Amino acid sequence: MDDLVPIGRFAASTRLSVKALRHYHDLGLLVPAVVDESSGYRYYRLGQANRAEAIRTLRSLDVPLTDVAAVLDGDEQQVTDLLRHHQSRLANELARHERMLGYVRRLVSGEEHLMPYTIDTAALPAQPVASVRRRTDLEHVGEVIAEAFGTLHGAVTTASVPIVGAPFILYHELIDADTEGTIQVCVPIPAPDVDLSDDVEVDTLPAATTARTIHRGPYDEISPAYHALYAWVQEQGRQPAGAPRETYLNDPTELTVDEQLTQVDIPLTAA
Amino acid sequence: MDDLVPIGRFAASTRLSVKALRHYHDLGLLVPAVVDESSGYRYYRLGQANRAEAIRTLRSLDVPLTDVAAVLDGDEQQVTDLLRHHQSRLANELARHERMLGYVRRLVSGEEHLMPYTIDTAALPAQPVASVRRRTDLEHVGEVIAEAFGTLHGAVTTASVPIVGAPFILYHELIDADTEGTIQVCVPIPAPDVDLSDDVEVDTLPAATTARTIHRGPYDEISPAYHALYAWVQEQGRQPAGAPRETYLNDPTELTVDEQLTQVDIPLTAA
DNA sequence: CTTGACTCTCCCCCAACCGGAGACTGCATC
DNA sequence: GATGCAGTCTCCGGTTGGGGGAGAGTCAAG
Repeated sequence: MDDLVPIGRFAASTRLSVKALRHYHDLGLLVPAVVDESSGYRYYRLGQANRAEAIRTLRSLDVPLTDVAAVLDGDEQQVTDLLRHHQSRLANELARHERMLGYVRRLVSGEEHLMPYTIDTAALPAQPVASVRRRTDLEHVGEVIAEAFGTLHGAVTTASVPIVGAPFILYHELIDADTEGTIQVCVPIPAPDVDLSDDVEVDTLPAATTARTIHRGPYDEISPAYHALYAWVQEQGRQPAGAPRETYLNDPTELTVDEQLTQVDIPLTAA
Repeated sequence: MDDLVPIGRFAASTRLSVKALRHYHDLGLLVPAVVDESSGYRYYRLGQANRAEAIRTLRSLDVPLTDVAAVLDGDEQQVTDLLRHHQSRLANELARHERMLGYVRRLVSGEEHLMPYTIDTAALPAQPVASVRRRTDLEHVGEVIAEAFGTLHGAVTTASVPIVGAPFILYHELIDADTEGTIQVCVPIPAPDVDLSDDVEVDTLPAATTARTIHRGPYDEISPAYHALYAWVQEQGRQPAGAPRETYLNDPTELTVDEQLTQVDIPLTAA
């Protein structure tokens, strides 16, 4: 039963590098069956090859070593969870990747000059709205918006209040990958004299002058619109005053992403 | 035109971290429009946000910074190439990932015990074969085998030589992700008295005793079979003698991967 | 003028190893 | 039994793309 092999042979048979095996030994992830006291030579048993194989496979899928350890020494449930989680992560990345590629290509090829943002000022009248507030981060913003629109739509139709304009969202804080922010999903209504559910606010947004542009294309690619707006505001020597507003001019579920129109308004202080 | 913002504001508007911006400055990838001589403060122009945006997007797709630089400063052609290459890389990884997941699950859940490899010795008679040799690495082994089988099949049918057994492959060297090795693709023929094209060898493999097992399932998961075989050989106190042989007992194109049968033989020295 | 927020540089740290230096070991051969 | 050489050891440093934090300097508002 002394089927012991030195590290080089073991490395060859498992297709791991000698360096990697030593690393796994240091981490306690794959400990040689025997370590010669005097020489320090590592000797592995052939039966350890399966564990090594599992490590190699998981690593080839970019599973971090700490997760590898958890999978190898954890219970079934943990294994399934980790693998499922990892799978969905990779699938999401691929999807995101595909969405982004066209964007990147246009960005770098300077094609955004073909779609220069035309920026105007707009005078928004005071507007009664029904709205709900939500906190979310970038990852869940889509779901949250969908849910909020649902809630809002339900509340106003239940109360027989007509919707008198395109819905929009106020972004009270910057929403980032891992920083939550507050958004306020709004629909215009005729007058602020209705009572809706607790979750739904009714108030009147004050009149404002805004800098406005319209972004055509997938929502993921909206950043340049904001940059253009802020640059313009700066150039004009004016100041942003309040939360930017995005108005969805058409229904994203009915169109290809290339045709989506998003109007962005940034309120300004008086000139 | 002095739309200069300090690093923190620029970071917020581009959703990059201050650390990352400083890093990109160090690398020359995104140099601030103005650096105050005395204080060292970095000031960015709002117009630089688009470049920053492009960097952030590419990085979110795991494009290395060197490639990012090439994309941003390279020509159209280079951009397209890089992006296409990157896309195919990610797509490949996802495909590989999906193939591997089930394997990993079985490996770690110990289910390989449900499929213990039954190992026997086999006495192979001397066998005339027609064969072609190819060098390849792991990445291209599938294509290479397909091509080799095609060549071989064409040669023997042209020469009206019957194929009298299942085709097999001798693995003369270990094939790894980046180390090429020689494989010899063989079909059994009745007698070594035929002349085929230059590319095709005809000879007689000597009789041999082998350790044999059969692997059922996707070819990607064959490693444990080898480990089991080598462990068995070791246990029996015998020695491998020559290139392992894989025989494909059924046609992979006609079956689901779960039903594929691969017979593995390792030649042994005389007992 | 003070205070607090911002920014600077510098240094160390992370994963998951790879490469190489210099020393030692194991095994085969002469 | 000496020699050669391939294999192995430890240790150090580097990689990529930053993050964390120290300690010092700077900016702008009240």
